[in-house]
Amino acid sequence: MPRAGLSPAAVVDHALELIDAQGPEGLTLAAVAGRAGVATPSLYKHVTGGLAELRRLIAVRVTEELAERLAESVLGRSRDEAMTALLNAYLDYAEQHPRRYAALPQAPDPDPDLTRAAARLVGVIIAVLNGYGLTGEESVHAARTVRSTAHGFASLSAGGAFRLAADLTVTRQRVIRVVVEGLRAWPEAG
Amino acid sequence: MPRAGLSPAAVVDHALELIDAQGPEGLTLAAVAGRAGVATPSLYKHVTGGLAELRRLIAVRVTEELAERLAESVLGRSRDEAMTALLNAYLDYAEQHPRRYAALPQAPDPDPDLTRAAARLVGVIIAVLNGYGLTGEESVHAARTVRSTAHGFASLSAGGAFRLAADLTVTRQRVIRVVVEGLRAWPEAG
DNA sequence: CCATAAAGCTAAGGCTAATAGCCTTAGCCG
DNA sequence: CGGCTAAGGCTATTAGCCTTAGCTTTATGG
Repeated sequence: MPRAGLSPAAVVDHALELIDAQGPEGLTLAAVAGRAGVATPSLYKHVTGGLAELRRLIAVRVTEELAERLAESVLGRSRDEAMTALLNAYLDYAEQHPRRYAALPQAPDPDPDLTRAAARLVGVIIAVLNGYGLTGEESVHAARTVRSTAHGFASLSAGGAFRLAADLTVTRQRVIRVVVEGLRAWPEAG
Repeated sequence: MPRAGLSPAAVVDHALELIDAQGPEGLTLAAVAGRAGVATPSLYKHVTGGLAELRRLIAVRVTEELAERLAESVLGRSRDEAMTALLNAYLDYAEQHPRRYAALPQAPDPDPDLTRAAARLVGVIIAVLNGYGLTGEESVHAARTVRSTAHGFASLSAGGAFRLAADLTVTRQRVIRVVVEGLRAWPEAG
């Protein structure tokens, strides 16, 4: 039994490959172990909490990846340009990794790591909103609006909920337009 | 072994009670059978396809319930008033039945019944959009925008993703405002 | 060179879904 | 009224999964 050189991060890597290939339903410890070339119980040496913790780690990883994409997208931009880039980055990520995006739990239980990753993501959005003159509570409402729209479109399109023939890229432009116009016309923005 | 008076619909009823009480994760045939006062395999007499079909039936039922709420909400209203009522009805449903809403599968596999229920829901939205002068492909883009925003806000708030203290009812007003303003200013609307 | 901690393994228990085959109930028809 | 049939129960069984327990091997540092 040679060592497999595993680590918590490596286990998550294998799990993400599995999710990309088979969707979140296909995520089992048995399958991850198979990919890692290890017996199922051996995974517990790296992921103490078993399947529940693995899912948690996956959520953290995906959220971090997404936050990183968003942060990169707004570099050197502001206001409409930044918001457009941010929304495109968000939707690009979901489009390029639909199953990974779908692996984000709908109702994650509280977790410091996930909270931290989500806070970074929200921080990027808030920073853009500051450029619209939005601060304090009002910026929180605006950030929720941005997240709602982005997540809704990402989730529905990744799930194949848009069945009609109309071009999705056009829909994306319309959605982005609505959000950007909404921010320009925000009650307390300028 | 007295008869339990089950039917596919009754099994779905029990399943929905279970989901309301424990969330979608708690949905198992064993638990449903327990509630119905029946042994697990007996459920297959009413739901031939087992757990997979039960989930499908639940998705259809919830989508129908939601579509019904939306249809009622817009009766006798048009344009901004109708769209505001529709969005409020959508978000009310998700707020009153968060686990039921979360039970909607992220990536449902194609199914005639679900397609029909979803088509009715979309039909209600399209009808409201017609009042804005939106028709054809453009109304499809607008309907997707409405669904994205509603689903995103419903999904995130039901999942507890909005952790900051800001009042959710205010966020809801802001979101509705953005959508309504977006429709008023739609490229081809009036 | 050996001690020890980390990382692997097998074995076993418990839960679930699903299938197969049998029995009982309810209702209908002669 | 008797009995047939179909529907709706049941138990038993299989297969797959997660998880824990306890043993064994590997790698490493003194």
